[in-house]
Amino acid sequence: MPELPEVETIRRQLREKIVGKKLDGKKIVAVRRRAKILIIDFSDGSSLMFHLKLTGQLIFNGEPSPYTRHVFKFDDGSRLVFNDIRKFGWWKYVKDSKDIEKTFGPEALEIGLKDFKNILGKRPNAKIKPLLMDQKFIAGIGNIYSDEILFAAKVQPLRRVKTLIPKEVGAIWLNIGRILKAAIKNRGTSERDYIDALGKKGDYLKYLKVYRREGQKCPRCGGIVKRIKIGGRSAHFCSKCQR
DNA sequence: CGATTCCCCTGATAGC
DNA sequence: TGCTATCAGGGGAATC
Repeated sequence: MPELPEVETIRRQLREKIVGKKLDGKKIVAVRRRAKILIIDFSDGSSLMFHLKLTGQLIFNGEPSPYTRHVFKFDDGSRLVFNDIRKFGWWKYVKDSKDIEKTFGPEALEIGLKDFKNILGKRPNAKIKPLLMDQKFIAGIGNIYSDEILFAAKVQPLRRVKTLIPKEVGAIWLNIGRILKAAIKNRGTSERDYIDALGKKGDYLKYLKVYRREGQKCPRCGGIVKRIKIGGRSAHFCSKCQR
């Protein structure tokens, strides 16, 4: 499912393909990302916004399918196909995209350690995994990467923020950057329906250490990867080396 | 306010 | 084999 690395991958690919083209007479000047939202900006200040949620796809020059929700046609005859099997995703045209800014916390790849410590301090009773996925707290991380980040940081997903020692906070912050960047480099994780703007699968699936690996051996310590439910969402972690 | 739970949808999977 | 029940998951709304 598209999280920050997947949406960022689509953004970079789309930017190369559509900046400078026109859509309904409006010139495209930028393709941005905020949290997991992809934003196409027009020269008049208006924007198209997309949220892919679980099964959304944005494919440049893709072929329409039964799951196609909309086809955007550019002035040169090329097109952008928006597919979504489960219909959770959405897109909308807005005169001004500034409104969404306040609904999100700092970008996961932009926050510094000092600021990260600072915002954590405001949520002492929260469980660390749901907090990492809270877009108002920090923007861009979802279920796959929160599991992978906490594994890399050796922190158990149910841990309350106030129990984390400075070393663990530092490790979480460091691995947010490391893992998201590595995932972007591999064009994201195609665990199920995700494909990039060119219709290709991402390559990061093979690097996942715990997500969807319930019952398998921990690649770090040989312990068994467990899966539990936290707030209705599955969380994967090594029962031996994540504390 | 913060923490938690429910719910939208539908293909895949488990269970019988 | 084939049918049915359950599951997954982002995030907004509702609830505690």
